[in-house]
Amino acid sequence: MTDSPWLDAGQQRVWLAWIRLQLRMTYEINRQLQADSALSMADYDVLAGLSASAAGRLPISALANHLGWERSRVSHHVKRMATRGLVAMAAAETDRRVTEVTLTDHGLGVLRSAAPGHAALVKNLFFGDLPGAELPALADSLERVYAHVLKNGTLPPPPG
Amino acid sequence: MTDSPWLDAGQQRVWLAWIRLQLRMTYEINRQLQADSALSMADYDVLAGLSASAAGRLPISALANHLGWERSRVSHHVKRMATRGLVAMAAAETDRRVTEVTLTDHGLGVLRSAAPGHAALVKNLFFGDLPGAELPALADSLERVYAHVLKNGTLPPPPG
DNA sequence: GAGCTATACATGACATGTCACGCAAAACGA
DNA sequence: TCGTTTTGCGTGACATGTCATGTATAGCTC
Repeated sequence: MTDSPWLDAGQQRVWLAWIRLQLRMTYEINRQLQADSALSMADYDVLAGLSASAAGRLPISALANHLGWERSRVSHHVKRMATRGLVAMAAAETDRRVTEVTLTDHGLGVLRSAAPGHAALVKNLFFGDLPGAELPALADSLERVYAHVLKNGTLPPPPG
Repeated sequence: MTDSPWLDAGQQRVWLAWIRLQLRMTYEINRQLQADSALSMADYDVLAGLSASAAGRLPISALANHLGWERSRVSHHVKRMATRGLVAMAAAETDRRVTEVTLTDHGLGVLRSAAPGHAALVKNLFFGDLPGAELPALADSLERVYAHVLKNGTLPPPPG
């Protein structure tokens, strides 16, 4: 039995591919969003997160949890987005400690105009050469790993 | 070519799992490296990149290309690492424009002490619940996507 | 209801990443 | 050989992310 911390050959192959792909995809997505919609990936994630919520409005903590960010990061970032008119911030009625972040009409408009290009990039760049037959197995593996990370990681799990 | 830019159901499932997993893994790795070795993931990548090269020494451009970073980012980052004694910088003999980054003994020592913990985290967190039988298919898919991204992306491909 | 603790954020200092620009060495062309 | 272009980096200004800490509100205990 090997208590060795090192990865075996099969794991190394997966890990190397994972790291490389992750780096490239992040770069390409950021680049495209910036060029086409003047949004960073972080901006997009916030807008998408808010639009996915019932009222287009979420407390900072809920948003942080949903995105897997630290709260102070959300706080800073959302504040900057507010100066650009993409979101608005207001104290909640029921609990005065809570700051609710709201998607503005402008923010929603920007998101709607950015979404098709973003989706197209993902579809072409990530899925462009991936046979549909491989999708279920890939999703299974990724979901399995994700579940394990949630269970054993240090960050609190998201709502779902 | 499909007309709609939107992802189909199978693609959406993969993409959601991908995004979530990527966020969590980045967070956990950064956290562990910081706590155990006072290194950021970026620091670790630079050290690992240098140690993988023949002489533990690379020009900034080569390092940038290898890591998939922009050159100025490497320039800034390496400069900071130099003040911590992890690497050293010097003009190349043959081409005076080129700055070569060298792994110092201290840097190598830090890398060697950090590597087992890092590998263990990856092994436990990412591969802990992933059956060995799924590895080849997963690697195949990731490598396939990676190759397609390299071919169709905007960033120049790495040496290999 | 008077403290005590916990929660939800905001903030400032600082580390890091990006972008536009500039410089100097090398390569090239007339 | 002299001027032009290309290449490889460094730099400053600024955007972004993290950490430690501060503040106000809510909940809890007696």
